[in-house]
Amino acid sequence: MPQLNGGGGDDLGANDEMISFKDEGEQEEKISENVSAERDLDDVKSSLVNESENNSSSSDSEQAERRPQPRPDSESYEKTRDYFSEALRRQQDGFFKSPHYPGYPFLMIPDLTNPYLSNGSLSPSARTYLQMKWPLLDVPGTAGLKDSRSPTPGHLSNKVPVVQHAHHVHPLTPLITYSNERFSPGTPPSHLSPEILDPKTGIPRTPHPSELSPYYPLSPGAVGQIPHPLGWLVPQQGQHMYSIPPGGFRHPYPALAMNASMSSLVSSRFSPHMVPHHPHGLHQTGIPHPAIVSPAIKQEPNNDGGGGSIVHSKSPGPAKKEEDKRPHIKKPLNAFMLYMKEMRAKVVAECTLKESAAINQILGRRWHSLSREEQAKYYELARKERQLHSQLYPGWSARDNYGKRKKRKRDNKTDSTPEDFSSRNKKQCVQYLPSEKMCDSPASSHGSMLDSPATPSAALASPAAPAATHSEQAQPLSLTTKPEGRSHHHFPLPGKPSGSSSSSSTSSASSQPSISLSIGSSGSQSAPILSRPIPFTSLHPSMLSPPTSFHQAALHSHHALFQSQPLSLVTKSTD
DNA sequence: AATCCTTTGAAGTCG
DNA sequence: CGACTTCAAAGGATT
Repeated sequence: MPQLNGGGGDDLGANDEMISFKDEGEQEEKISENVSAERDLDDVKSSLVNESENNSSSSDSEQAERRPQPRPDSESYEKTRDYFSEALRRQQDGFFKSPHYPGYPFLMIPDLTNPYLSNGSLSPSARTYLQMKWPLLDVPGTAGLKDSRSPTPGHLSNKVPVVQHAHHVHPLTPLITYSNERFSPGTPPSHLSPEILDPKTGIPRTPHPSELSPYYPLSPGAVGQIPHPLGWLVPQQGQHMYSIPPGGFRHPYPALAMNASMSSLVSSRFSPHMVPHHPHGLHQTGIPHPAIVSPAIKQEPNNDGGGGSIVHSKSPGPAKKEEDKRPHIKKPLNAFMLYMKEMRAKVVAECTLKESAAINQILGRRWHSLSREEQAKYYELARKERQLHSQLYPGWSARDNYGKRKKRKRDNKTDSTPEDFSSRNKKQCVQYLPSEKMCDSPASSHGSMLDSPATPSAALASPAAPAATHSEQAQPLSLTTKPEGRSHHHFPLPGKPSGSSSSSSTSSASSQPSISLSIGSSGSQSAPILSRPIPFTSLHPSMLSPPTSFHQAALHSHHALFQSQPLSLVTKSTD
């Protein structure tokens, strides 16, 4: 893979906050839409504002963020506590009990402590270590490094109290997308050491780092110890993207293998040599993937899990019944999801908002404000996840999960008649967030898109822009292109490995609903509109604080942009 | 207890 | 091929 660059970090220089070029309309859209709502909210906010008096956020948003609020709001505090407690719990449960990482002695480092410096950066030694450890990690490596320094995500963690669990949970952990929670273990690996039990299931899990590629990092325990390249990405929630399979891994380091071949593999779903087919449906490697969730979608419970329950849907197997039992293999997370995971804690801490819907709105905006490089990282990461996922579950298809959730989702148009629709909820008008004023501050507020044009260069320039570079990929970076409202700009790192060119990328973009400028049209779905207003109480004062100089500048640009692009209301209207 | 809500992106389905 | 639908995470709010 392209190394992102090795730069140590600087590439990132661009933080989202700094460079945002992205999309245009995010703010605007919301703003325009929100305006009215905002006012109301403002009132609320103002009142709320009092809550936090302290935040004088200093200068940069970063700093502001960084500064952990001396005293976190009670809420955040609680949250933090939760995280910690959770981490603790896990530890106690044995997550970390014994590292059996045969191959990875370092994993055992008790303190993992700390590869990450207090500020979140990776210690040099750690870095080295990492590299040695995970040679495979490509991008990430860099990313990891960089992140450590980069103002962005990585530190965020530090900033937010919530985030830091240094020893409890490694930040990387989160990378593992498939949360263990839902993961239902198949059969407990007899060969594994019993010591580790899944907190929830009580089933023994193995911490073996094994297969998980960087993206699917190691077991929780392991994770904790090893800095993931994407460490910065990691949310601290303690979730793992792909948790470790309860079952053991037979292959010690499949992951590595994967990685090695990854580039090539990518194209080819899997190399035969890699995995022996498992009759049971276990992952070929025999490893239950974290993505695997117990049959009951949300309930994961089966402890017993039935051994072997893990079956690929496609597996010719036995009967459909099995389907029921079949573990639910989750979809790999996409770039945005990864981003959300990483950033959610931060946003929560900043805003104190608790509602995910609101937070997600913010995150969505921030996402748009990310620089291409940054987004590229996530796309890349997501791409890898998909690859890994496909390798792990060759037969799996997204279709397998269809219908498992009962969601009716927005029907808007589809079936629901207008009436329904209205009934449902979308009361329009109220948004969760007034505007970026609050939380999403940094990036979004400003600049998002501002520079998009400029950025390109940046991308090129910055090492980080791996994608770009290597990209042949086509990174469509052309943000500029981003037409209409949403930036689709996906420069998608094409999921398709094979075609690195990613032609697909483009296509994908297309898939997105194009934005319709249409104004409000959308009632139906304009995303921004939420049915339930969220009180801003949660806003953190800091968010409200005025932009720093830097920000101002950004604003400036934003301004310009604004003019040029007059509100594009970008609603994702589906229609 | 289950579902909604919200976000983006990927992948599936359907015409 | 395009439009549309599902699901992925998350967690408070709602039913």
